[in-house]
Amino acid sequence: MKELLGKDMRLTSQRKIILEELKSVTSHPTADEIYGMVRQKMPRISLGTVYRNLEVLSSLGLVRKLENAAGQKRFDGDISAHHHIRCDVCGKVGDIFDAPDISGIEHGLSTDFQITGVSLEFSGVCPRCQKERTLSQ
Amino acid sequence: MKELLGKDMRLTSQRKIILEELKSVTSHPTADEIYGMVRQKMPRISLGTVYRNLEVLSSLGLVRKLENAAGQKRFDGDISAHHHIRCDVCGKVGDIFDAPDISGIEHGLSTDFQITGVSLEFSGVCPRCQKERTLSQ
DNA sequence: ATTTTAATAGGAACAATTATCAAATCTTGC
DNA sequence: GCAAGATTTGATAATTGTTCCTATTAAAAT
Repeated sequence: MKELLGKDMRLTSQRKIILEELKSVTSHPTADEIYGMVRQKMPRISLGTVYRNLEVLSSLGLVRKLENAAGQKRFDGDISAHHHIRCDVCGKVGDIFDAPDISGIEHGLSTDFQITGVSLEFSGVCPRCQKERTLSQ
Repeated sequence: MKELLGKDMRLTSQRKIILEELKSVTSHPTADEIYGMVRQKMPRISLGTVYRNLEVLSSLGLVRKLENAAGQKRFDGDISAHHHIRCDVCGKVGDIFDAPDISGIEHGLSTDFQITGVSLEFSGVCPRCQKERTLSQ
């Protein structure tokens, strides 16, 4: 685990416990829930530390931040069937009209949820952010 | 448009303009951006009205609220490849491990984004909420 | 035209997240 | 071991996005 932390980066006890606690459950907890779990073992940890470290751990790829991680609500006046692509950098959303049909994909999956829908969620870099990226290199 | 509004529901000028403005763009704006657009034509409208009506319009199916609409950030300690399903009612997230492989689906799509990833996003009703739903009927 | 009732403006309240900063805790070279 | 330098922490303030509240306004029904 230590080896995965880049240099200029320390494996603190807080970091370690946050990672352990998150790995110990399958519940996809929120930052606040993780705070609650971690506090059982380290009562004086602060919520800010939890937020800070979840960000660090997910940018190192040690944990996964769920795709629809927060941000603002967005709305679409086009109610026809189509998919969306979200810019990793700025959050801008574009349309994808020509993806293969995936309807029916939800049949026979093993889950105790009652499935009501599926959508494809693409992620990428929008034209503007591509341009800015090349400029800064 | 009028006919689409259920009874006990009024077609106010605010509602009409919000819908028109949202239909006039393809930018998937946030509530705040819509507020900015609408204010050009109706300067005294309030942000609360915009939020309220976006909710109404999307529950009537006249506009679409993007799948990953807000809520809290959630984290997953399992970084292996798998998909997620979100409960429409309570927001709880479950895992889907056995969905068909969709890798490669992103090739050849017409978009000006540089695609970096795809994921399937399932929605449904979790076991607990299924139970509560039957009880209240 | 009058009554009824849903919807509005405006602002306060709220919840989730991020930023700030002094104090505490490592690292690392001596 | 010890001081210098860097990183992280806890505590708290600030910010952001959204919802709630209440007197007022305006659709729709009579």
